[in-house]
Amino acid sequence: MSSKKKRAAAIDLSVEAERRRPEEGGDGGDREASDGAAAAAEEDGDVKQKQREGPKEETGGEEEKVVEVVADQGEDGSNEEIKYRTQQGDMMEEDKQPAAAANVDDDGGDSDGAGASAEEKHMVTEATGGEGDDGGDSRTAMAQDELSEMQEEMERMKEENRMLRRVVDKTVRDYYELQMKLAAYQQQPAAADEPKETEVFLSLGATTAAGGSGGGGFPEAKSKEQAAWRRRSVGSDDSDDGKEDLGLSLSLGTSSSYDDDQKAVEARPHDVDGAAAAAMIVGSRPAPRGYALLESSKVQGGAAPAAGELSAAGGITSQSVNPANRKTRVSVRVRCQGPTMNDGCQWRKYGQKVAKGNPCPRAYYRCTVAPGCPVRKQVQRCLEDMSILVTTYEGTHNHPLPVGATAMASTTSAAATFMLLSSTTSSSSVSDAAAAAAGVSTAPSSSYLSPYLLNSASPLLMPGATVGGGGGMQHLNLFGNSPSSSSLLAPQAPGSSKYPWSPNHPPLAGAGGNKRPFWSAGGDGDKPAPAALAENVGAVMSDPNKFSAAINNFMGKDGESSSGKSSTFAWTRSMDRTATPASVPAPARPRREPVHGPGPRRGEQAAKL
DNA sequence: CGTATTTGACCCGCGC
DNA sequence: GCGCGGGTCAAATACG
Repeated sequence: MSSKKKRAAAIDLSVEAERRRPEEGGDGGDREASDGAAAAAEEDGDVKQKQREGPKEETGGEEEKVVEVVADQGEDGSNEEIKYRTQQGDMMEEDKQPAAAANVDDDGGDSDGAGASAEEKHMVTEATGGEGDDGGDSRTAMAQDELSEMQEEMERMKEENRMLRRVVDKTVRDYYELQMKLAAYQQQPAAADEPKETEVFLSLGATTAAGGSGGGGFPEAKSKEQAAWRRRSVGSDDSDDGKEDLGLSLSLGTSSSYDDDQKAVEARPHDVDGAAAAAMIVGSRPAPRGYALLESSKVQGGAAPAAGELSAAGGITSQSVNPANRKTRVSVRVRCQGPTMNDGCQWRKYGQKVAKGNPCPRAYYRCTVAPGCPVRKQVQRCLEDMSILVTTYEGTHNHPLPVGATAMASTTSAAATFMLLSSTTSSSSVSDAAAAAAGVSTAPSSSYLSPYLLNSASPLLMPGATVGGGGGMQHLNLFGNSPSSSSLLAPQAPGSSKYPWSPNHPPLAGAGGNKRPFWSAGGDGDKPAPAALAENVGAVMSDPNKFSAAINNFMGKDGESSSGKSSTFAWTRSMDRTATPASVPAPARPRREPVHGPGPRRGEQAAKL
């Protein structure tokens, strides 16, 4: 078994461990671990051993708690609790839940534990009702008992079904409520004298308290901005107690200090340290990896050629702001050794330049998955830490995307959704932009929209949403830190095979006859793990914990598999709302006369001039 | 031979 | 108006 799989399993298990909670003993108890934990355990022999030995020796001490996540929707009256957890992400309420609730954990699609579950239900019925006692009943009576039990179960299922519908409705309502609140909040004047920059920080993986270790991460933070970055990245609620958490968090704040990517890069060290700590705890790995950070959305000036295409491709018009005026950019920071990060898309390099202030050349890439795709990206190493790769995406793909990109898409889509909420204007631009960054197309029709995008992200963002106090900062826990909320985040049916590269299809190895698969790390040659990636995505999106683990795994396969260095990335998303319409050039600018045929080289042209 | 990368020059926006 | 810097182009080159 590869170390990657082991790593993923370890993370997955750790997430499950986070979900565990104390509960009065044994009632719901001794069943097998939940699907996620079980699946993870099966991937790793050692973990598997531990998982299965646990219930035997400890009489269910922790094992039962794992299953609770599934159970929490199965009891009448849990509707309110679910709602509560959805909004607060608080575990305490769940702790008080009657243990009997754990017995009603049948979630229909769970085929793994069906047998055990049925048995337990039977036992529970016997215990409570006292029916079917020993001895003298005839077989027909027992059959009738079973029949009645099955009927009861069906009733229960029906009730559960109704309840789930209510939950869905409630969630949707809450979603819109929060959306409205957020919109109102965004409209409040915040530091109107400064350039408005709305930033979304999405950290995926692990976060820790501000005092996190100084391990092998980014350079130490040195400025106020970095401190602010710490605050934003760490999150507002879960990390203060010094625990390392594995999860995904999204923060939004307004700032005027992040003028360029460099500053944001400088501001990142803490989170990486946190990732390091968490990673070591989680996977007992020699070195940290698998940490993601999504930062930002800036409002900047400048022309927006891609934005025009973006809006056009999206086919959705803005309500109050012309989407063409928006230049959407998503910057991803990855700690990897290769020249490029593996983002699931296929790129062709068309230029390279040494930018001022950074001796590392900046490379320019164009998406070649489909001809005419307007998406471009820039890749440059971070000056402070050469192991960090800063990749900036721009534009929107006009084609469906490989599964690897959709995995990233779901992460970005979270930010997209958040930006969508924060944006009072065009929702399409926002989502398109993030989709572009994630490698997910929203154009030309929504049929290209990844099944993992937005639809899953929208509920993804809602749980645990808290609006911070001063500083105009908001923090959203996506999952991980809040185990209860995570249980609600499985809205998407995995394995949707809308496109050829959806999880159900084998990956397009070397699509287009490329030298290497487009999902492979650009610099490390051909050592991709597309199959693993494809496997993961379906399950990943249906289980947030798996998603987290898979993201870690996904990022981890890039670059430094053997070096033991941490894999870190961050997303920066920018939207330009300030560009004037006049400054928007045509997508294909006619600034230079096309040179047909073997004309003179530019030097000669210049000489002529 | 086809495709991707390299690389020097050009174009354009912005600040002074 | 000028210079600077970022972004892009496209011929040359490398590579499989």
